[in-house]
Amino acid sequence: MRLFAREGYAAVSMRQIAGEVGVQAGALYNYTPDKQTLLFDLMKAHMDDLLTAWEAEAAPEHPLEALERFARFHIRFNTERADAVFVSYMELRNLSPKNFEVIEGLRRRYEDQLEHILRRGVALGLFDVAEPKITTMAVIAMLTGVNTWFRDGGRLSLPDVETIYWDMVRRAVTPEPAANRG
Amino acid sequence: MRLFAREGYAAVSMRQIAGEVGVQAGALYNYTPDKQTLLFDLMKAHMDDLLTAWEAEAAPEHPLEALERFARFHIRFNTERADAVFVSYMELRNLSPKNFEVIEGLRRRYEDQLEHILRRGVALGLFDVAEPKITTMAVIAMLTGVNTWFRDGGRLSLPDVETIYWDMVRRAVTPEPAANRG
DNA sequence: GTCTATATTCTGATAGAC
DNA sequence: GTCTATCAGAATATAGAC
Repeated sequence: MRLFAREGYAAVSMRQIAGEVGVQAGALYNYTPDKQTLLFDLMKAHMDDLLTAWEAEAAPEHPLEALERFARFHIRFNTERADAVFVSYMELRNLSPKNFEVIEGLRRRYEDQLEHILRRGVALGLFDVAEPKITTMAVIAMLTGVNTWFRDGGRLSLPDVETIYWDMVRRAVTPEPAANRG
Repeated sequence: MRLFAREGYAAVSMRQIAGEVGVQAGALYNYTPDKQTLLFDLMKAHMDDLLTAWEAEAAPEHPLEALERFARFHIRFNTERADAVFVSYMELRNLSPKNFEVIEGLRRRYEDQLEHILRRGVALGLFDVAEPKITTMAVIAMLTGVNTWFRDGGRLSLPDVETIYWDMVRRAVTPEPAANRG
């Protein structure tokens, strides 16, 4: 995964992968029928991890609390697996149509978790979101973007960053109170 | 650019590129010294276009109006050049260190445009943004994310989409008025 | 389950005719 | 400025010994 992330699927040879894990190239074919399947297996395992980890979060009932849990979870999970996130987004085009459908389906299932939270919040009058699907995409894109700049040991800790992003997400989806006239 | 976006820089051969433009592979070397330089030139031209186009927008003085202009511009410009945006983000690792610095510098110059708007808004009390640099990254990631799902001819027009995203951006950066006490 | 050796194809780049 | 031909090396994948 690290090699694919840093050099790209097409640019990494089976010899490089073999060298990284300490065998000769031929031995890899005891573990994967071909390079494409190896890529798919890595991506599938990542998406399975993501969904399993979110289920384990046991999000609160209350949509506002659930949304905060989701935002913090997403940032934390994705920054811990930057290589896998990058590969799973960028190498989609190297999957066969059938494998692509599998990964896309898992990604959509994950997005549905957030969309569901937003829709419940709208139903309860807690959120002001006209297009839940679009807001879902917007929030996920924003949160995933942390990966492009966050590095451990910087000025802000990861919990600090989570709080900053959660604040933006909350304000973007909650109703604007009327201006105080008093 | 289209080939690089769809198959990845490493996966595209000079013969493919030649075929696409209707010459033989050898003829390409009359236009570029090598494949790497071709990638760099495409990315550089894209970043130059981006900065030139934003300058041409002549953003309003008022930070709130400038921010709206930026949000709509960014969505419009990037959806019109999805291939270039994808390549310019994803193939950074295939640039030599020197070329990487050039592209990174241009990207930072573009981000500075947004950061400057945010800081002016904060100074005037129009925005509530504790970390302008982080908010810059968050807003750009969110807006660029439109590329992953927007397709012409769908239910929503591009101006519709711009308005939805601008609304989220505005709420994320403007102060929350105190709740109306009646 | 790993090794060495290899078949086959493709790669970026160059040389030189026209 | 484009072509054909080619160099030298690297690619995925397989075969068969151990």
